Amino acid sequence: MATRTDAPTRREQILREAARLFAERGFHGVGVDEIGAAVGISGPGLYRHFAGKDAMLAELLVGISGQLLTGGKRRVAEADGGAEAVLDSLVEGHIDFALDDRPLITLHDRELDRLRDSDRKLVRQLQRQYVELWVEVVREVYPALTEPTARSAVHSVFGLLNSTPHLGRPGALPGRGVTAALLHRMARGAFAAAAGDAVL
Amino acid sequence: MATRTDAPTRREQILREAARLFAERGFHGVGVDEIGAAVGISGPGLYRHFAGKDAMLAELLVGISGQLLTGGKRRVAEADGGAEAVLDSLVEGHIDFALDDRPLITLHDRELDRLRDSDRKLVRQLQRQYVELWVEVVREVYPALTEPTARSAVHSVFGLLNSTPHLGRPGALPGRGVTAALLHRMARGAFAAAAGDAVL
DNA sequence: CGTCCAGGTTAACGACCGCTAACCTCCCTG
DNA sequence: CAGGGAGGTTAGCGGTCGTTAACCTGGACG
Repeated sequence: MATRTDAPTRREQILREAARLFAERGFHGVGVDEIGAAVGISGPGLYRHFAGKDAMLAELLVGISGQLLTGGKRRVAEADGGAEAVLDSLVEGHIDFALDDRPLITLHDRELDRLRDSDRKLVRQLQRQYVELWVEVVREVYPALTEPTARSAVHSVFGLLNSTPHLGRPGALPGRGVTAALLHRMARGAFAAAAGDAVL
Repeated sequence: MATRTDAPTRREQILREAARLFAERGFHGVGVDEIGAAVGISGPGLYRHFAGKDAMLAELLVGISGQLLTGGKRRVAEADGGAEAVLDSLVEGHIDFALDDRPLITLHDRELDRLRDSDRKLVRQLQRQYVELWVEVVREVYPALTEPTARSAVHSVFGLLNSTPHLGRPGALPGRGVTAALLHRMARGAFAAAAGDAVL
């Protein structure tokens, strides 16, 4: 595995800070000067790295959707142990993402409409593929679920897992592992209940 | 029950449209002219009804939080049949809200930071009380849950229930009743799983 | 050693937007 | 029927913000 150990490039640095600021105050709520200040350069200096403010948001959202989809596909391909294990792996991957990249999770479903048409279509397509990936696996585990119901259930579980930004600052949590385990249990419980399994 | 049958006042009309627009494009993304146009008057005419754009957002968010809390308290007081029934009533009430006022649900956790300090504190306090209401009931139903865990679980279930805006346009759903029932099952399943009950 | 480019800087322009000012016009009421 | 307030209108001010222009600078390299 080619884990990157390099120092982050300036571009990456900018993207990280932009994501944080966008998540905190909304796309229209932060100015380019603030983003620049966050990385130690000032305002227009950003234009040496990005075509404009929109381009930063686009790269962030496309990146997120792409990463989620790629990671999901990888887990589906690699997991061994049947559909149950695949679903657990998907849940685990999504939770890792939701816990480690909370600003991105926030942006992901909040600022999509600020994109140019072409970018928005691309992101939507990636998101849709990711959802379909889950729907297939979920229906394999719970054959009782119709496709529309499974899709609704998947969206709802995403809502559950993406609630991490509301769980208080990272320090206030009972500990990352504990939180991850809780979210995992709840997600599986929600799916099981969606399929009508007894929950008591 | 004093159901209101009056025609909506202009103020209410403005608030409804403002909520829809804020949810669609974000607080900073819509101008006062657009809000005016949505109710058939133009731009500055709004200032006969509100002190400013901020005041509209404040009234919306305070209103939402207040309604949720009031409705929750009422359900806790009125429900008969023990803690299980109370929890079911809370879930039902929240789902009604999430399905009927989707723009407000969106605003509720998206634009809080755009408020003046005093308003934000008020909204946060109302939200906290609402959460605590749920936490108490949940811990009554599932005594195995510690308080922090119960609180995390409640936030996560809110995320699940508030996912309704992502479920596609109101027409594309399998039908309101079916969707409500699905969300209800999933919420209860998630709580049960949080408490460690067997989900299979 | 000269030169060139990557990556900064500050100044400033143009557009937009929230809000106020000034004015108009019904309609209700004494 | 006079008058006044509720609820509109348009014009325009002032500030903010994204973006561009013009300029500077240090280091890589032929």
